[in-house]
Amino acid sequence: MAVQLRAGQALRLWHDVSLALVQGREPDLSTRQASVLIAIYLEPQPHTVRGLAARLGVTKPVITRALDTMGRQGLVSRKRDPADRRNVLVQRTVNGALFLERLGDLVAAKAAALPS
Amino acid sequence: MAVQLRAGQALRLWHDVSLALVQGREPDLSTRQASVLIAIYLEPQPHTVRGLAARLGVTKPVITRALDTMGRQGLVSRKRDPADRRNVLVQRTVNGALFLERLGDLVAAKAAALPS
DNA sequence: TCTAATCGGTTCGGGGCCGAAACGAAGTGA
DNA sequence: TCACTTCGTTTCGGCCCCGAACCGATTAGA
Repeated sequence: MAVQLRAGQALRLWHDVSLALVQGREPDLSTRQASVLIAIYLEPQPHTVRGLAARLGVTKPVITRALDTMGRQGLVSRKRDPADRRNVLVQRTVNGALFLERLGDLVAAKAAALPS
Repeated sequence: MAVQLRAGQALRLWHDVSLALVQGREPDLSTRQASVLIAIYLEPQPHTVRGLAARLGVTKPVITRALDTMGRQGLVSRKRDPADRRNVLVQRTVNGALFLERLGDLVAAKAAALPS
């Protein structure tokens, strides 16, 4: 069954979650970083820089920089593909999985708390 | 009735909307800007810089800069308070209302399209 | 072998955002 | 009148991000 959400509720939801992210202590991800990170965890492996760039419709440096920043935060890691050493395999981390678990819970909680 | 949304669906929803925003032609707002903008349109008027800063738990320059950027994009406007000329009243615009209407519709549409 | 294609990363100039602190303008109170 | 407070804005040094172009490493193909 599809999730029912009126436009006004949807806007309120987006606001509540954004606000919670801003007020949280962790540095908030940009919209691009969020879409990259979630794609890595929701889509089937393996992920390459080029594949992610194509999938998100952005340029390569965007992915490289996002991986740099999120790698520094321990949310993802990189590994050379042993089969084709030109490729870089983007890998999930425990920290990243926990982070996204919290994000999913946050969105779900804010949705549950919406007024009808 | 509360909106039912499992954590996995919630994450997928956040991803789908973020991705749509990134791929859209309009420059995507930062998380902070989004929370400022939506607050202006969802909370009752009038809005001042200080009030918004306190409400979002951020410093004043954050609001000033967000208003600069979003003002340039025609999403909000500023006006001196004639009663107390120290205050700046943050005002809504037609463009801003349309933008948020599209955002609300987008979130609602992505929610409706979620797999069960 | 040796050129050409493909990979991720880096460089470049330009711009935005960050918080702390200082700023000028405007109102307040004695 | 003259401090003092309260506004929003600006400055500062630092950091991140942008796309286009270029880079070295690696692989594929003739």
